[in-house]
Amino acid sequence: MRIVFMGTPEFAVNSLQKIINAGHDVLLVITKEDRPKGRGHRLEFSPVKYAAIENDLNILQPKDLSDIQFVNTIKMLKPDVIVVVVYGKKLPRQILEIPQYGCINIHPSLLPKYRGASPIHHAVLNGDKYTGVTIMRMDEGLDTGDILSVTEIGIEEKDTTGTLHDKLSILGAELLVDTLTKIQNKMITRIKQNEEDATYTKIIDKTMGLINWHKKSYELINFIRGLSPWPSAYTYYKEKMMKIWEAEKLNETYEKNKTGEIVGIKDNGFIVKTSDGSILVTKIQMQDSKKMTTADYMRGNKIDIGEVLDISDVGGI
RNA sequence: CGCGGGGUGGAGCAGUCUGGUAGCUCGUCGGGCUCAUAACCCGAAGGUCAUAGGUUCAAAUCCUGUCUCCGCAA
Repeated sequence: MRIVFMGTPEFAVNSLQKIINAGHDVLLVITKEDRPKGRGHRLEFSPVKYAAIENDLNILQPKDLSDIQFVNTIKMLKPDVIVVVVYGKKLPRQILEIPQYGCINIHPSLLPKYRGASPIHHAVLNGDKYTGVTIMRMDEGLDTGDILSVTEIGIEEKDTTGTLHDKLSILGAELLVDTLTKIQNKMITRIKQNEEDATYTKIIDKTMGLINWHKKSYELINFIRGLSPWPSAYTYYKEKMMKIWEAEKLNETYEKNKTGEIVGIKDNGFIVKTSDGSILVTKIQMQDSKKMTTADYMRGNKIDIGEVLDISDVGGI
């Protein structure tokens, strides 16, 4: 089929690659504008742009999707379908109406659950046991289009948003190719979303990563894995930022200590009191340093029992 | 040129300000103790101190360039 692909981050790269490998004709790749990022504010291409360059595809990075010239460009390409995978901008009606099979979108959740910006994060933050990817026919709403196909996947205890993201990226790409074939053979049925079951997720930002130790152990564990690898859960140890990458729930309770206090040390980490028990922190990253197991960290640095983490949190107690 | 912190035996760090041939906590290997052990004791191997150049009698340490890793910010 004749396809226009729209996508920006790493998540979308698998989909683009699979479409190409499946033999579809990718007429054009649309990705967001290059922006200064990283240290030194160097101009950086999006992952999708790199993939497009590697495959020698045409690239367009429009600022305004409603721009008449851009819309006409797309019209002239006569795409059968436009595939949108985490592009980053809302598509105007003029674009939605161009392809004969419409615009289809991969959304990494089981719609109508977790519509919006951070479906993967929220599946992990909420400690869900399973999630999936949904492919829908886009309409003008936010993730409200008719469902074309769905795949489920279990969430393992060890999964983080990062690992789940990677799995869903691959799963989504496979489902996409499969769905495109069905569209081509007109074997697709459109299913309306049940509005009553819809939930929305907001965009995650860095400030949300500050750990509130007055939560329950399992909530903290989900918080830590849900924000890994971005934006990451962090606290403060002796006024220095400490990111916490991995932790596990313990059964011990410490009645006499403060919540957020380091109450003990084991070979593979240190123990922090929570509102209903304690957790063992096994992988951390100190400000200005790299990620390492707590055991490694403790070989060259001291962790003092009795220190209370997160000085800035006054609530609770 | 957005701000800042690093690169020292396999891992994590100290030593750099106040130049004088490298140290700590582990790991590895060998031996000992023990019913036994991730515990304890003894011993050993392993480092061009990221890299290039400069200053000096002498540079991990001072100066300059380069590469590279990381936190913030965006």
